[in-house]
Amino acid sequence: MTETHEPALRVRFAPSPTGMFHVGGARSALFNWALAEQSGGRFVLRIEDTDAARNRPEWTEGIISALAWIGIHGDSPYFEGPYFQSAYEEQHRAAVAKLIADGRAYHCTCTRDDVKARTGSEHQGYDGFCRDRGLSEGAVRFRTPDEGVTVVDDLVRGRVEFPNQAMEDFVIARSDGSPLFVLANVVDDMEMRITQVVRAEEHLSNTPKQQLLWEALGATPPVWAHIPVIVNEKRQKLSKRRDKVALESYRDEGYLPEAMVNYLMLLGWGPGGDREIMPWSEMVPLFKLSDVNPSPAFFDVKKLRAFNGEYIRALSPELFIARCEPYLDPSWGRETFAKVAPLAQTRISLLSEIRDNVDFLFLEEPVFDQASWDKAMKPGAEEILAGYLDRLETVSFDPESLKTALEEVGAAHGLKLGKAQAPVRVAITGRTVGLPLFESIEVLGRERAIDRLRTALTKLTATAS
RNA sequence: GCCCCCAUCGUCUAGCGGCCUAGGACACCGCCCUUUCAAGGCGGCGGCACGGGUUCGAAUCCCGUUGGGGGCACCA
Repeated sequence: MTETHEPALRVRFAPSPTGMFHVGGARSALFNWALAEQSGGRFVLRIEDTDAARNRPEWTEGIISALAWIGIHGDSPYFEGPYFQSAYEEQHRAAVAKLIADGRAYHCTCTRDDVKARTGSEHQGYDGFCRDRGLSEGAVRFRTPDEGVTVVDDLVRGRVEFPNQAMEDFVIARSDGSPLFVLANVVDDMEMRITQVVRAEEHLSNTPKQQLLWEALGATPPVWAHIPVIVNEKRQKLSKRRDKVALESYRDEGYLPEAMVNYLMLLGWGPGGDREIMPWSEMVPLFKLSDVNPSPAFFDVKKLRAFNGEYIRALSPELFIARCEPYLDPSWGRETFAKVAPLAQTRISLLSEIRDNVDFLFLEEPVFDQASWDKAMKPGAEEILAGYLDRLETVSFDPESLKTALEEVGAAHGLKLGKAQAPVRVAITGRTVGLPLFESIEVLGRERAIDRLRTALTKLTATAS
């Protein structure tokens, strides 16, 4: 993979630490990561921390740990960084100075209102008023071409043309001299020798400006690729405000990183053929930017969850138990848990759901769900409970015998097992659905099982009278 | 208002001019299995936005319409 004389591929992921790490960012990072890994290139992490007002150090931590969670971390030979944009301010300022010196940029003292007053329109861009005034203070604007088009070659979208006429002389540095994103981003990418910029479509409109900047700075622009945005059910770009986008929250709920990675890769891309569940290692060599679907993709939590269920079921029993650990109460007996874990494994699609499945084994009293109680404790339930309670004293304590005993009790009252088990289940577990009943009773133990039936019976007679 | 992007089942996608009577997955609905619920098996519902071209032939190419979306800061 290194026989060519092409410079090694260098991609980057450049989040700004202004909040929880976004699933959209995770998808972008993954696409970049796949590219670096498949080509033996580098994935450069750059934290764009130049907006002091909105940045917080813990967000940077969050980004790094979230990336590590989905498999992107500094231990890999493909990883480089993190770099911090704030450390490059000198280069940014130098670039601005060079552009001014070369006549490609100029100072401007116009305010928003000045421009509006002159053009008489809200929507008109900057009119170039200061272009040739030779000012030496104020914001710095980049001189854009007045005619022609700027062509952006995009790996996902093909050739995209932007009429230069619609591009105003945009600001690259504030009046106080501090550089703006559009400039800093370009300078950093040049500095870090980035060869391909793969980012979300929302940046496409900025691209002609950046490309002009690359050229004005005497460098060859990178290969661009703008991947589709991820949208909510209303088909709007996922937003931190209204949508649940924090990768951390998914992690905490018990999504496996493998499932998340798999699902995220399928947003805007597919390995082709009829397979969707596919490990990262198999996806990497298959990934191609030219195969990326250019239209926005809906973040479907239901499908994510289904994937998570698949990955949970694929876990070995030992691994499953290990993954459940964070969701178990420290006081719960791990030996007991290990006995029922395999029974729970096919029943949950989120690791956090493990609690409700097994808590009855560890609590003094099961958590009674009122709806379940009402549903199961109908007329006749009392007889079943009493009858089974009786048998529990002497029955051999294994699932088969426990089952036979209940079948017999049920038969005596004209009920099939399916019906007869309901009140017993609620008495034992507090809920109408759950793990296989007789295995549960076995693990619970004779004494506690008897106890629970008695309690339920008491409760039942109390409410009945 | 201006610029740009996008358009295959509800959703994510396969398809890259004939293999398409459009395939898979999630969701939904049946049936089977069954101690509940899952899991699993089988089956069903459901789509090329519309209109023009190009072509012997179009989901695939071109144009337009409509409909979505993104961007237009001395934010990143």
